[in-house]
Amino acid sequence: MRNSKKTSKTKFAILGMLTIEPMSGYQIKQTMLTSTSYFWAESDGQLYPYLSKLLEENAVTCEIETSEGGRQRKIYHITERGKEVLQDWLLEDENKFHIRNEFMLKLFFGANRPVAANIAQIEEMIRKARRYASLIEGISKRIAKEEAGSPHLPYWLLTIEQGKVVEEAKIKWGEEAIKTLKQLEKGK
Amino acid sequence: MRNSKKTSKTKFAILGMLTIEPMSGYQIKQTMLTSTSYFWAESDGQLYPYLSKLLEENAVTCEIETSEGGRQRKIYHITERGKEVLQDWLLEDENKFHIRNEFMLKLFFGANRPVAANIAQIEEMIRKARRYASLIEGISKRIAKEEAGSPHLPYWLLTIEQGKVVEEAKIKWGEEAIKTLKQLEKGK
DNA sequence: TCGCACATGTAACGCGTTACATGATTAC
DNA sequence: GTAATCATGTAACGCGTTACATGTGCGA
Repeated sequence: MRNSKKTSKTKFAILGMLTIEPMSGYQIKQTMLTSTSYFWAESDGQLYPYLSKLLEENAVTCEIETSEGGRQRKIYHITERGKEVLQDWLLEDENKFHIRNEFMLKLFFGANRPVAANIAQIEEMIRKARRYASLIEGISKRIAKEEAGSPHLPYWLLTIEQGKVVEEAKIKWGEEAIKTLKQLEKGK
Repeated sequence: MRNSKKTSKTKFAILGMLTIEPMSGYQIKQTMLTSTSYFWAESDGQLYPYLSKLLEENAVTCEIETSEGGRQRKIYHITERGKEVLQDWLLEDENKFHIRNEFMLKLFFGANRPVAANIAQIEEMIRKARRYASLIEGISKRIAKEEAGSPHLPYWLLTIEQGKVVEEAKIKWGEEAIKTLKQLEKGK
């Protein structure tokens, strides 16, 4: 029996977002972009089809909202059934973690390229880490204000802190690595 | 024109491994398991078909080796053409990084589960990080001995160091996070 | 003789990205 | 008027995991 165990996490990501408040697909996207993008993102091609699936499964309900301008959007609400589905996943101990870090793989094969290329890519990695760190900083400030008193707040602060310390560790490592490689370059 | 830009990194991972020394598919698997598994792994279902593809593309050559016992295995060697393909990738600046961390996503939605469940999953994350850290420690000791003088060594040490500092940062964060959550639990 | 490690593959199938597609409103 | 943002989808297609499949050699 071919019993594929790999299941999409997109459903749970959507359902979780809807526990914050009822949202449209577009709002979910924006929330992810401004809140979870340093550890989770969804593409349009996943988001909208899975919203439809969740609707079929009665895990969400849909309400069409018309703004003053006349623009329409579909606001999704999580149902009791949806909350159960989310719970089941949240209580599962298994957290599969993708371990494909292209930057690290290239560095592992670094002997096959010039030292300068290795340094350049570490510098690029540092730049990215700094961008993430400042994104995280921004999120931190925003939610500390906006979400005071929210039951989500302590957990959001924890994810923010994790992002921060991990990015900082990468930056610190990167700076040391560059020094090491510059020594190596000189030594030749 | 539907021009899918997503390309598999499996080829490059294989070619890179073959710059260390000629290896069989099984050996590549073992090497990954004992050297890169904290940032890169390949499944059988990817490895063997891609070895065949690389052979067709003349990026590798294949030599059948027969041991004393009579057991056979296919030893693959990287060709000049293969080295070029690898180089092209190594010199590319783009490093796509998968940002889907299920543990973090669950924690972000932590308000939807008991505090104890959040603590338990952080503890599990710490256990995993410790396992990785000790795997990395083992790799570190092994290669410091075995690979002295190898041009790969400085780069391998750098990847090891990165793994170490990132795992340590996660552990430290996790321990603090548990303290915070225990306070939260008491406060209720 | 029995199980484990060695060794190499294939098939199914869902996942997830990218590009395609369309249209409305708002701000400059 | 025109660009950006809001807003919602679909289609193609390759990727990658899991399970299936098979066989050898060695040590306990």
